[in-house]
Amino acid sequence: MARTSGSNGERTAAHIRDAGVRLIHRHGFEAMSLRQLATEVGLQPGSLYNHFENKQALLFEIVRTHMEELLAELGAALEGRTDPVDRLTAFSAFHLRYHMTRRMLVYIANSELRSLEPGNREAIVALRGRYEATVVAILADGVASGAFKVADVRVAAYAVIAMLTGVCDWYRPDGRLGQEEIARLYTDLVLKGVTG
Amino acid sequence: MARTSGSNGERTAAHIRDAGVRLIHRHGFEAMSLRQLATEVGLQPGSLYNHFENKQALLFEIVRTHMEELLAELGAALEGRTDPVDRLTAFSAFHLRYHMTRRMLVYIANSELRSLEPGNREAIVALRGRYEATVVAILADGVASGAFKVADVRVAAYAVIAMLTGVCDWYRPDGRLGQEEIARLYTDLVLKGVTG
DNA sequence: TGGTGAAACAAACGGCCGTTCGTCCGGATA
DNA sequence: TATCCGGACGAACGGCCGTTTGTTTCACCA
Repeated sequence: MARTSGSNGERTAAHIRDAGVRLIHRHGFEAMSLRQLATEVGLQPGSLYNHFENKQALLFEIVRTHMEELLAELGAALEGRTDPVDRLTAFSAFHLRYHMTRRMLVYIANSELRSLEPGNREAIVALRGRYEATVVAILADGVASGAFKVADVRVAAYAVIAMLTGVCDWYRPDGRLGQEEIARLYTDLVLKGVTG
Repeated sequence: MARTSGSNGERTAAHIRDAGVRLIHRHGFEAMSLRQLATEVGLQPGSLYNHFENKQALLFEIVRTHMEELLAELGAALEGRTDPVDRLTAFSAFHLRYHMTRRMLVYIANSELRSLEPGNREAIVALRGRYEATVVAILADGVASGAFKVADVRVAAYAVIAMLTGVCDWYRPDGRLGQEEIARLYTDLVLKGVTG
């Protein structure tokens, strides 16, 4: 046999990324084998190389795409808002929604920095720095305007991000609380924590 | 050659655990090889089996010991305190101190639940449940006494724990802020967030 | 309708994996 | 001083690893 009837490069590449996310989340990147991945997608191991250069490039592509979408959607969520309280509320709602719907991706991006080659890791860390800087800026604006009162803006930003990201650890789509209710609860905690 | 001069079971076992923590943190449990571990400790691969039953038992032993020490030290930190604000402050200070000094262990315990066999995983999840329940109880007491005001005690507990645990992601012993200062900053955020 | 290139296959490369086993040394006990 | 056994060695087991290669097929466009 050779090329399968009905095969399609775009679609296969998407299947590979999706299955890759599942397997990396389950086993860790280094422990995920390309043979598992190929089986999951329904290919021979060698055929994967029609869709990426090597295993490292697959990880980088997954994490980079995630970070760029995260940043783009954050920009959209904040667009047109200028009041710090409004912006922080919008950030909180966006961050929670994104993290509740893409838990595996978020987990990988946070835990597999260690498996990226130095150059790739630096690129991702830079993107993450832009995300964090946005939150720092919101808090700094609020402090300047008197809306917020925090002793250390950077620590507060890390604290807020970590608190919200923690939703990934326990949220289940069929759980006790819905996404909107969770967003309300967390956002209340955030605002109370940073309001003077 | 055979038994090395000056060898000592207790000491070797401790070296194995320490090196194991480093390697699991660096590569993930499944991706850590016992050959790497043996090299790190200065043994042949087969000799490791004088100190654990198998790879899985090594992971379980590391995580279980960590969780039991965490619970024991939490108990000590809260001992004799009854006021909810006092207890939450003590919890925050303890949690931060513990997590700043044992970052790799904490990371492993949080990320390698996936690599534990079902029975072992359940045992660890139960220990973690006791830790979380302690925080829930502190918050519930505070709500009952009027000291705290949170809409959902469980969500608030998860939020507080995640926020504080996040210190592992950025704290460096030689960084801008010392442990006491960080503890003060985080504890302020926590108390402001849950105080009515 | 013929040609071209994307996308698949099968097989193989050297190398590492967790674990078991038979052996032997050397420090503590009797 | 004799003996026991904890703790090490080294070799081996079957099996999986990431990647490369040569070949083949099918979808699409001129």
